[in-house]
Amino acid sequence: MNVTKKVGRPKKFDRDQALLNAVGVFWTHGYEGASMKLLTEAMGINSPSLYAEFGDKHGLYLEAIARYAQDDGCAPLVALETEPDIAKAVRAFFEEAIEYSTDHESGARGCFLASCVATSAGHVEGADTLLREAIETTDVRIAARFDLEKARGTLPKDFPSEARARMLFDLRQGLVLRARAGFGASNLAANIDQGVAAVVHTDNP
Amino acid sequence: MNVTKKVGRPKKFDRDQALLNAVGVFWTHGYEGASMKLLTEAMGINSPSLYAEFGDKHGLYLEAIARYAQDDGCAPLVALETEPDIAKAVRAFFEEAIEYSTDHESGARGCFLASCVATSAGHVEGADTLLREAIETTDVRIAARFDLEKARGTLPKDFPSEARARMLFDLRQGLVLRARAGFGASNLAANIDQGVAAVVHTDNP
DNA sequence: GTGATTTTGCATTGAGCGTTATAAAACACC
DNA sequence: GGTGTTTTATAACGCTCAATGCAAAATCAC
Repeated sequence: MNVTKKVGRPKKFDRDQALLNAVGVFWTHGYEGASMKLLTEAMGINSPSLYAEFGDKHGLYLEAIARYAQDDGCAPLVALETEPDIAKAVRAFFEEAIEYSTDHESGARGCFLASCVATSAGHVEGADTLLREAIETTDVRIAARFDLEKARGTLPKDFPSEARARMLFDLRQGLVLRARAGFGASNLAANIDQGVAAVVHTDNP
Repeated sequence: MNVTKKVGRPKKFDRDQALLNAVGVFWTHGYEGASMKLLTEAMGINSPSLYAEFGDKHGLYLEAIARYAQDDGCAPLVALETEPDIAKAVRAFFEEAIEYSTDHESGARGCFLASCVATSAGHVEGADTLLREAIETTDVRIAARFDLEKARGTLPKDFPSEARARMLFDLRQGLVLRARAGFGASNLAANIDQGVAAVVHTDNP
């Protein structure tokens, strides 16, 4: 409502930027490994401000996941949806995934959501649901791209969109895992050709 | 050398079993999340015994990774190497991966090594190397199976063993991530058919 | 200006962390 | 049965953790 109307001492930090910085810390250190010291230093705010703004560490974590899922993790998805040619689009998806998992601005490697799943799924309340939704949303968005091509006629009518969407997603997980383990972009690039072929191939030659 | 000759008070615990129990704790809670309390309780030993046996938490962690990589993570690999028919072998690999990532005896979900990569790669000294080696070893073992089939003539001579090995590994990562996020075995099974086809298909029909 | 309101910076809280000192306990050997 | 050796169990160590109390600082309404 009244976003400009504010009384009292003004905040010294940008909420969204602070949240993005928190993503970086959780990404590299995991949930338990991300101490308040690391978080407040990276976010550029003091702990009382953090608590006033996000409730507690747990609340900050859930917001960080939601914030990341909102757009950052979607760079490969955007590439997939933007490139007109479907094979090139899938290739762009892989390339983008490699790019951001080996050279993210925050310095973190791999995929934030994948790291969250490993560090918090099962024992950080509320995280599971958020992460499952993010996975399902990704599957759906990829499948939608394939469905679009089927409507255009560039993919056969019996093309298994959902199954191939899952395959594309799963292949990406392998890439981001390798990236997180320290394999470089040039190493990961060796996986692309076969991946593209597997995802978009049609059985009738 | 003298394994039976022992002087002094006998140990109350089985080293290997304690190590396996430690794997379970690290698996579910990550490196930082696995407290000494959780570890000692799960392992059934007191902290001084733990320190005498494994050095410290860090040393225990590295041993846990090595112990797991040694055989446990290889259940799918064994299935792949055992089944004679290559397509069935790849299918068995997937099925085994789903089985142990959704219903492991320790109660943990997903893949321990994948979780380790996410929770410790980059800031737990020595873990990166161990994990990269485990990944490369897996790639090599899978590729060896394909090479064997090429020698047998059941796969064409130009079959890209290394690339398909990486593909199989990567697809598995997607499965174990989904498992960790809470998707059930029946859900994951939907990924198998396309996965098998993608990994063993040959372009000449 | 003055008062009300909100955020900041600093210091601190009790709890839990990883780690270790200490001494009793349980064996083999002579 | 006493001695030497090793592991056990208990308790404690210093430290860092997540989370707060409090007063000064910075804005707005009037």
